[in-house]
Amino acid sequence: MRHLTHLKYIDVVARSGSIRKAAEQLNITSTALNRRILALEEEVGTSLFERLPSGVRLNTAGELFIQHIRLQMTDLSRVLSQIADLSGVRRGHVSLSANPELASSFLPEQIGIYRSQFDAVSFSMLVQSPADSLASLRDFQTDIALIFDSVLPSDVHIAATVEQQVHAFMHKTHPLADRPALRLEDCLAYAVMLPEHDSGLRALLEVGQMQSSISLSAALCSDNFDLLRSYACFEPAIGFCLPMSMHIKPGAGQADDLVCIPVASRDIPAGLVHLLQAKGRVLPVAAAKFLDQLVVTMNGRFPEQTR
Amino acid sequence: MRHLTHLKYIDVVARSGSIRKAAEQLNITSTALNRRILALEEEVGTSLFERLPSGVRLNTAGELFIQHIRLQMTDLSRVLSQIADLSGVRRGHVSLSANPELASSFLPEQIGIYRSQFDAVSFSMLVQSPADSLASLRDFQTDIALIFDSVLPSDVHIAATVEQQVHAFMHKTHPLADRPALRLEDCLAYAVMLPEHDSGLRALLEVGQMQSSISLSAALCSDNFDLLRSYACFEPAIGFCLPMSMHIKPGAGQADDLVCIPVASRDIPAGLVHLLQAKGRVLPVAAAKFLDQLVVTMNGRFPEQTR
DNA sequence: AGCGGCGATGCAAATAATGCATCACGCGGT
DNA sequence: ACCGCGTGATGCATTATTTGCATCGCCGCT
Repeated sequence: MRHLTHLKYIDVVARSGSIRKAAEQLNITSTALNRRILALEEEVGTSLFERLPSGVRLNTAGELFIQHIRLQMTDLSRVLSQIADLSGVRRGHVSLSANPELASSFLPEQIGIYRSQFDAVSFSMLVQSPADSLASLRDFQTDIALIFDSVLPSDVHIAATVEQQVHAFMHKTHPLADRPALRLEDCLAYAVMLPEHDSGLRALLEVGQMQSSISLSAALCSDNFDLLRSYACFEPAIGFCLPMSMHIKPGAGQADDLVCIPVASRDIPAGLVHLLQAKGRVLPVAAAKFLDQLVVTMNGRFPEQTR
Repeated sequence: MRHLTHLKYIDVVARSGSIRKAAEQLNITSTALNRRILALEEEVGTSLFERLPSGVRLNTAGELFIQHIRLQMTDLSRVLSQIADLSGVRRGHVSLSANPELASSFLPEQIGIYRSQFDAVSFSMLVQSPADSLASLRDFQTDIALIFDSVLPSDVHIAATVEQQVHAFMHKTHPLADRPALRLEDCLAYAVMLPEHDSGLRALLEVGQMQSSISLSAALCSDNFDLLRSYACFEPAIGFCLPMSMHIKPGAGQADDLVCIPVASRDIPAGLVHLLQAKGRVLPVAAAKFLDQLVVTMNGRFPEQTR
């Protein structure tokens, strides 16, 4: 789209914080971009950026305006998607964001199922912290977010929520591997693997250890969930996860060699996984249909935990 | 706004149903306009208009797209309004629509009050039928609508509703002028003035006459409420109105010579006046503030009738 | 059959956007 | 205190793009 392109330019400038950097990124000269900004500011009647020695930054009016631009862009893509849908082809793009804990298994599986039906639909996924996920929803970078255990602001719409009891995972040769359930104390006899402090799962575990005055000291600590999962094959260590991030049909690789055992809920409270979209936003057909699939799957797969 | 202008062109074409007519209206040649449309259709990838021998008409994709355009335009004006509001000046434009019964007194008074405070805000008012009012809200031609006694669709937001008992009005020299209240039968002894059949008030009166098996035959029938009001000075005839369309501080002219007496509610049911805006739409600051004033005034002036 | 209105299109003129070179300014290192 | 380096702004020539005129083909109406 032509006129949308012009607005996109402004968006890139706002994000990169520099006209020259943005120009390079957009494969045009800084002159043209600068002229565009000046012209736009003239039209609006106010400056939209404040000029700093190191570049530019949005002022209040600019913040208001960039929000409008982003809304326009996403609304246009929604409309184009709907129009494409009129002619029968189901095409489009779905942009997701999720916590690291949730990104590895559930969403890939779901994307696969969806794309087996509509292969003209493409996906992109940002793996980021809950706060960043919410920000991405807010400025329309992503259509749908799946986040774990975070305080939710009022400007998001909750499409579904499932309760997830924390599980311990370990290699199938582990002494505890055949237990039907575990207490937190049981795990302490072995090396423990923990996610980083900014993780929602870590927060939940810390609540658990405070309640039971048990101290969890990590033998291995990482912000990468897959690394922890791999390490379980090399030492009889215990890690923690959510059903959603493990309980999938056995696919390829090491997932088969791991077992996943629920930890007593009186030791560690259950966490909530929320499926979110920006409030008041109408999603493109592809995204709406994928969201619908997620809601149905989540409510179907974890029915007793549905709120 | 430059890029908005281009979209505005499309809107005008859609409304006028002809490229040439639209071009004339926009003071450009039909060639340029035609080219714009073709270019846009190319960008979208589908035709947006169907070409008829008599002109053009939106197809389904076009309907989808024009809705997007209108949303964009109104959202932009909202943003510009908010930006102007940042610098302290309260400027902007408020677009209203109302039934003929409601347009003559209440809204002009309220506009006057508002403009005495913020004279940089301009107003426009469409006087039209409830159905047209709703359509105007829907395609973003108006910000706020005040309509009487109509079935409301679900795509509007009700900002306020007041119950309005039907009143009879007559010249102050009329034999019935000093009664505190009237029965419908009382009115029959005199010439009766009625609005046209498509009016909400007329519908209410017809409910009344069915219930009491009284036949109201109009001595004077008009779609112009002011005409009926004027005529009351020339014959001891009785007309019907709502408190909202009469009970204002005596201004200029003939309103002072008229009296307004409630008709028993067992004869004529009360009607509902709804203050509406398009659902899901964020109003420009000026309109939002005016709407707020209307809500407060309506709830304050007709408190016992508020639902 | 003829007329008038409609949208589409080729071609030239007008208009607007772009790129290059350059300026002025503020920051950070020497 | 200085100079180098980055930033955004601006004058001018070049290049794209848009616009307008004249014209075509089409359809409905008289």
